[in-house]
Amino acid sequence: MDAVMARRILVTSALPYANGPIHLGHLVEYIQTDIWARFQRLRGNECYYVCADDAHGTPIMLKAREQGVEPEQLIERMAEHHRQDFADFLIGFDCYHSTHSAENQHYAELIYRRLEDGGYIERHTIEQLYDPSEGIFLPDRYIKGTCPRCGAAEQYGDSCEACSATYTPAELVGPVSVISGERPVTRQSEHYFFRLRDFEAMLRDWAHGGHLQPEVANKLDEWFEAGLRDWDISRDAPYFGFRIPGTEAKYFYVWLDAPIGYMASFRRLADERGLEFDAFWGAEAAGQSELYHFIGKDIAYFHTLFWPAMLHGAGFRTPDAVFCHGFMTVNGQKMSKSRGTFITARTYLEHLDAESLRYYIAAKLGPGVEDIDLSFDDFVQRVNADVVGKLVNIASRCAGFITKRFEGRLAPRLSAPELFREFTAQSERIAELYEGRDYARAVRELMDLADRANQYIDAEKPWELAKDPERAAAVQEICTVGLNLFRVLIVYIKPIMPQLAADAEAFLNIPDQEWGDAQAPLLDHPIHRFKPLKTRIDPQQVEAVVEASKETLGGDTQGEHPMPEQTGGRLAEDPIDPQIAIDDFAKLDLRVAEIRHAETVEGADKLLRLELDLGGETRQVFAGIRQAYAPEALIGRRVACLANLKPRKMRFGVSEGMVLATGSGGEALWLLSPDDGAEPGMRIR
RNA sequence: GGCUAUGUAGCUCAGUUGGUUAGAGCGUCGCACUCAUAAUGCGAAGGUCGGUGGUUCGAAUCCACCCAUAGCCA
Repeated sequence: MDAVMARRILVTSALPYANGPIHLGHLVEYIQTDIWARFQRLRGNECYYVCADDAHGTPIMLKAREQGVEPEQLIERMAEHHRQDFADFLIGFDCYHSTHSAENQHYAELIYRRLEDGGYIERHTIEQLYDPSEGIFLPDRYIKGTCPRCGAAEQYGDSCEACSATYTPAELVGPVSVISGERPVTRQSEHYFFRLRDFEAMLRDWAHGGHLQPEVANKLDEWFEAGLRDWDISRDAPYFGFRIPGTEAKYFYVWLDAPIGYMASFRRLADERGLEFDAFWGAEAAGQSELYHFIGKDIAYFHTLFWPAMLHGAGFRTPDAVFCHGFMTVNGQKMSKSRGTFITARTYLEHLDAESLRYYIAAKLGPGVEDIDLSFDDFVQRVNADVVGKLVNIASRCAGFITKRFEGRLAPRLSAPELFREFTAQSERIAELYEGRDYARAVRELMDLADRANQYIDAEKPWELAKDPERAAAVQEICTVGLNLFRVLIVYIKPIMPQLAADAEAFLNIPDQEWGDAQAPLLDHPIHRFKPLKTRIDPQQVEAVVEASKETLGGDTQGEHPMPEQTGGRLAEDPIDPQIAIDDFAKLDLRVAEIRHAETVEGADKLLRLELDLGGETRQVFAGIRQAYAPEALIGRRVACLANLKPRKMRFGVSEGMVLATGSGGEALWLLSPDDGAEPGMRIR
C-alpha cells in the first residue's frame, strides 16, 4: 500500500447562514462533499473536511434584535441545531466552527492587512440609504418601494420582480425601510473596496487552469467580458461582524469573512490535532496538498473571483478546484412552503432515515451543475428497490442458510472465483467515478453488480439443493459467494451509506473495511445472525413529512448567503379572510401590555408563562413562544394583548388573554410591539 | 432585456467524435420461483428523442429560429 503516496486533501462545503435551519436543499451539498471526503479516507488518503456557521451580517443582527436577544445568543442557538442536524445526517466534519470566532477574526484581519499593504484596498465615499429611526444603513433588500419603470408596488431596492428592471434604491418611488417603515434618507459614507480588477490576469489564468467545471469557466468568461468591478467590502456600524482594523466604525462585509471561515475552521482543527496550517494554506502548499471547495452554483461568483483573488493577493495558495452543484427541486418544482416541499433536515429526520436521502441524492448527482429533482414517488421506489430489494436482499437471502445449517460459518473455499473477480475488478472503475464526483454512475454500476449477484443466487438455487443432505457443501459455498459479493458491494457503497456499511461489517464480523479490503474473499469465517439492515420506506412517511412541513415551517428559510426573507407570494399562500364589519372588529379589546415577568413552564416545551401589566391589572397569560424567545429577553417588553378573551383553564393554570404575534410557529415567530411612548393599558384600534 | 444551462418511454435518467430496428432502472402487464424485509429471476408492452426549418447520403446528436423550465446579471 505504500507504493502510492497518500494524498493530503482539505475539502469544504459552503457555510450555512446562521439565521435559519438546515433544509434539504442545503443537504445536497453536504452529502455530496461528505461522500467525497469519506471516499478519500477509505482510499487511504489524508482528508479533512471542515465547515462552519456563517454568523455575521445585517440579517443576523436584525433577527436577534427582533427576538430580543444578543446576536451571539442567536448564532449559538442556531449552531447547536446545525451541528445536530449534520451529525444526524452522518455528515462527518472534522471540524465545524463559526465565522464569529477568534481564528476567523485573526485571518480576516491578516488577509485585510496584507491586501492593504499590497495596495489592493481603496476608499471611496458612496451614497446610501439610511434609516434614521433605526440608525442603520439599509442594504438594498431592506428597502421597498414602487418600481420606477413599471409602477409595481412593494418591490425591493435592487430590482423589480414584476418587470425585472434593475436600479438603485434611490430610484425607487416612495421608498420605505422594511425594518421601521420609515422613509429612508440619503447619507454619504466612506467604504472600502477590494481592487478586483488588479487580479484579472491572474484570475483568467486560474479560471482556465483546470480548476473549474467547463460550464463555470464559461460563466467566468462572461464576467471577464463584462469587466471586473471592485468589491465593496465594508459596512457601517451598527453591524454584526468584525471591525476593520484602523477604523472606528467600519466592519467587514459578511461575504469578506465568510470564506475565510474555511481557514478559521481548519486552523481550529490544526490546533486540535497538531497539523501544520501552512501545509494546506501557505503559498508553498500548492502541489503539496490539495484544497477543494464544494459550493452551490449561486455563489460561484464569490468563490471563483473574489476568493482566489483575495487568497492570491494575501500570499496564500489558491484552491485546486471549486466544484459547483445545482439546486434541488421537489417534484419538479422549486421547494415551496405551501406545498409542504420546503423540508427541514429535522422534519425529514423525524419520519425518515438519513441514509435514504444520502442514497437518493448520490444516485442522482453527477459532476455537472444541473439541478437535481427529488421526486417523492421516485424516491420511495428507488430506495426500496435498490437498497432493500437488491443490495441488502443479497445478504438477507444467504444468511439464513449459513446461520441455520453451518453454525454461522462461511465455506472454506470460494466456488465462483470468476464471478467474485468480476466484482473486485470494478474497484478502480468505481473509484474513478467517485473521484470525478459522478456518483450517479457509480451507483448505477454498483446496482448492476447487485443484479448480477441476485441472478447468480437465483441460478444456483441453494433452497433446492438444501433439500438434499449430500449437497450441503454446495449450499454453503453458494451462500458464501453471495455474502462475499455483498461484502464487496458494501465497501463500494460505504461512502454513501456509512451506517449501513458499519451494520453490515458487524453482521459479517469484520473490522472497519477500507477500499482494498474486499479484494480477498472472506472464507471459513464466522458471521453473526442477520438482522434487517434497512427497512422499506412507507409512502405514508413521506406524506407525514410533507404534512409536517406545511404546518411548522415559518418564513425563516434562507440559505447559505445572507438575504432578507422573501415576502412575495405570501398572500397567495395564505389569502386574506372574508370581510367583516367594523362592529365585528369592535368586539376585540386589544390593549398594550408590559411583560412584568416571564418564565418557562415545566412540562411544556412550547409555552412561556407571562405576567402582563395591563395598566392597573396583572394578568397571567400562557403563550406558545418558547422556541422563539428566551424568557429573560421578554421582561419589560411591551406587547399587544387581546384583553377580553374568555379566560381558559390550561393544564398549567388559567390563561387570561393572548399576546399577538405573527409567524407560523416554532422559532418562526415574532411578537408585535407598539412604538415607544405607548403605555400599558392603552387601547389598540 | 442580455447571457448560461436544461427539455429523450408513466417516473428518474444514460446516450461517446452525427451512422444499422433509440438504451437502463423504477413503475405497469404476463410467467416462474419461494432462500429472502411480498424481496428475486425471465419476458412483454411503452418513445414521430420540446417545436419548426436547414446542413448532410444519413441527426436525439451540427446550425438557425421559436416554445417551456431553471439560474446568473456582482
